Amino acid sequence: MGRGTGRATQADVARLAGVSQATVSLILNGGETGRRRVGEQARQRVLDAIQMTGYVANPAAQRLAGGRTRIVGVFTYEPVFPRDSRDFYHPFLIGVEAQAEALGCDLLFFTGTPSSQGRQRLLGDGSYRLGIADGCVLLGRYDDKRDLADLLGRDFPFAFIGRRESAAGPVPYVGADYLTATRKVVELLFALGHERVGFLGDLRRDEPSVDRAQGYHESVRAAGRRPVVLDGTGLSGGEALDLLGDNGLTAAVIWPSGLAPAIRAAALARGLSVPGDLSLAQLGDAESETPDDVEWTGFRIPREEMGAAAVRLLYEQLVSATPLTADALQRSLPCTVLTGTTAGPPTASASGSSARPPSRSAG
Amino acid sequence: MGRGTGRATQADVARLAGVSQATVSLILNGGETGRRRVGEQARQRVLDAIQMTGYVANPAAQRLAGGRTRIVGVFTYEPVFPRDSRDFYHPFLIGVEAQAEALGCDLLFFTGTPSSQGRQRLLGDGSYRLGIADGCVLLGRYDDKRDLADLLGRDFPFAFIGRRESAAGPVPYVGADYLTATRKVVELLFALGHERVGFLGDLRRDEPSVDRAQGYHESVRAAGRRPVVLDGTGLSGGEALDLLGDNGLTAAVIWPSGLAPAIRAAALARGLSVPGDLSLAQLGDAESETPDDVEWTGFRIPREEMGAAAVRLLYEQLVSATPLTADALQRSLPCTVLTGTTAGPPTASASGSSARPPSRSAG
DNA sequence: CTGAAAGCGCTTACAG
DNA sequence: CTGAAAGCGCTTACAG
Repeated sequence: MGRGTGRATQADVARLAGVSQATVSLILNGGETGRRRVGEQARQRVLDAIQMTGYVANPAAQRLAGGRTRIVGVFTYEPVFPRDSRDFYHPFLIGVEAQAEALGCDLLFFTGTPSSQGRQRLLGDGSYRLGIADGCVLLGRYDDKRDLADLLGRDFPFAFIGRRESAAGPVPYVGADYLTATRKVVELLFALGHERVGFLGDLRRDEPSVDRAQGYHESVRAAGRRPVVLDGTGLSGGEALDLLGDNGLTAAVIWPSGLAPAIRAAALARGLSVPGDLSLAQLGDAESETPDDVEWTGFRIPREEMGAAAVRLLYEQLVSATPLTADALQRSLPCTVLTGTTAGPPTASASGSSARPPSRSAG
Repeated sequence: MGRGTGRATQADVARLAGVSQATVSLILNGGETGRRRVGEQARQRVLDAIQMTGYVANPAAQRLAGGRTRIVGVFTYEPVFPRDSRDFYHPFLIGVEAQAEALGCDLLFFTGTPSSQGRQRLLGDGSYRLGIADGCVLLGRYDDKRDLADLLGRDFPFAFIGRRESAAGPVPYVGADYLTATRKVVELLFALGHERVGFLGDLRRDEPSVDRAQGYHESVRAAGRRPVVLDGTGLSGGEALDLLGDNGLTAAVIWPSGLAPAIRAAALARGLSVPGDLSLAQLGDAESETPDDVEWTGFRIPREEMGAAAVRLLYEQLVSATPLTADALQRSLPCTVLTGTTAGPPTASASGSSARPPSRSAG
């Protein structure tokens, strides 16, 4: 196999149709020009020959010659089809697939890239296979700053799903406006009458965390209150609940969202009511359809729309005659605030120590 | 775009190192030969030059010169990433992805193919795009006999997930041995002491249905009993339950599996017990992790393994010097029998009319 | 042992 | 309006 697989080439088609190979190419992708330049007769003969031979363009050759392949690359740092049911990528990929189909593009997943330590490295040891695609959509919670700089250094269009920053220049991305969404959710809690609204979560430096923290601070400041930021890293639901109680909080926004159900469960287990005694909000809907059938207060991340928009951003870069401005390269989609049922007005009884009933000894 | 991107080429490296371009290529991928053939001095100079220029091989050129693309095509008749949660393809694709990664192959999904009536047509006018890959794995409940014949007619390696038959010749596939699995499940029910075991389901002519029906008949015959085959097409759980009762059945195998939970629910609603009054078995585990938390008697379809085996079958065709025999092209994987909790020995009270208590008037 | 050359299958200027 | 030719960046026979 390999060499001369018997696949028909433009030359084969040309021979059969009695035209030159270049003419076949022209008919296939000359567009308006091709239509004018080639006679209808020859055109028909070529089309017939294509049918007969089952000719399919070789994308490697197309690419090498400077053409487009109509293949959109998709790079994920973890398997696209995870074995466990928690499927982080799926909602984004629904949008990616739909938009690709709308543009008549196929989707190439770079599963073959050698992975190191269970994670794929995008570039690296020269075996980069990206180039066969017209461009690439990237997604994943993890990202390598070196990859980012490498990518920017090359002349290869790409688009991240999720905001990314790099010192090497403006990274093309479609993000979600977590900052505004967080502001609105915190404002909602203040509007319900809470005196203090806490921020409990992982205090990380990645973009999604930073955006939420900033949104929180802005809204607290705007409300003329003092921020209460609590580090929830590694805490169990019960421990997190204690922390909220210790700080006399009647309301808190939780990040990442996965911690929120555990806190709620711990609260219920202690005979507290949510939102009666404690209002909770998630800063973003969890990936899976909430298995706890609770309508969480918080906001919805427009994952499907982000996937579709990333493919569009990629294609705009391809089509644009001039490089896109930083402004055009970086897009944020709005999140939808979810009123939900886990936040409500504070009750009289819900004061500082309410979250920690006296019957329970300090841990 | 694309043209003269300023990326360093082997020619650039060669110039800098004072060797020929071919020598650069040799050093890069000549392996053992290259090591012997090129002097250590030149070798070092080339390596340095690669460092300096940041040279990375152009994959399109590599492929064009080399032949194989190491791209495995994947064709599904419906979206790969469905919007609703019932995800038929996912379990198969876990295996496909894992095997592709193991072989160092990327995965190309043909989303760009024009669809008609919501369903993708494999070939037809858009047949173009298949050839991009080295071969193609196909999956989907639906299949078009014309596509099958077309595919067999071309010199393009492929492999179906799920048994397929065509008058045009042996179709390469990796199926599951539904026949044997069905036999075993029916035998299990007989072994539990049931006098009669019914087959209730869609009586279709597609391969998965035919295999199960045949397995049922074989095991009934082997047990020296009479078959009771009931058409359950379009029935509600209650109606299906009536049908079983009318035929005096204490045990039945259900196909497709989706009907089984409805029958069980109807039985429970009428105060019957499963398996006390009625033993039920599914002929294949449902796609989704059973949302009804019941451990069904029946068998498990090795979906993941099927996906992986299909990719392997594809590559064996590519690698093999001679065409594979029909025997090698068509593979069946065994299913695992699940004892489950929905089948048990018949009770004395469980006789003909038990499934239909007298309190209920005929429908 | 080494370098020069052919060729992979395309696209797109470029001559007739 | 059309065809012949150059060239994309590689790999791998093939001559010296």
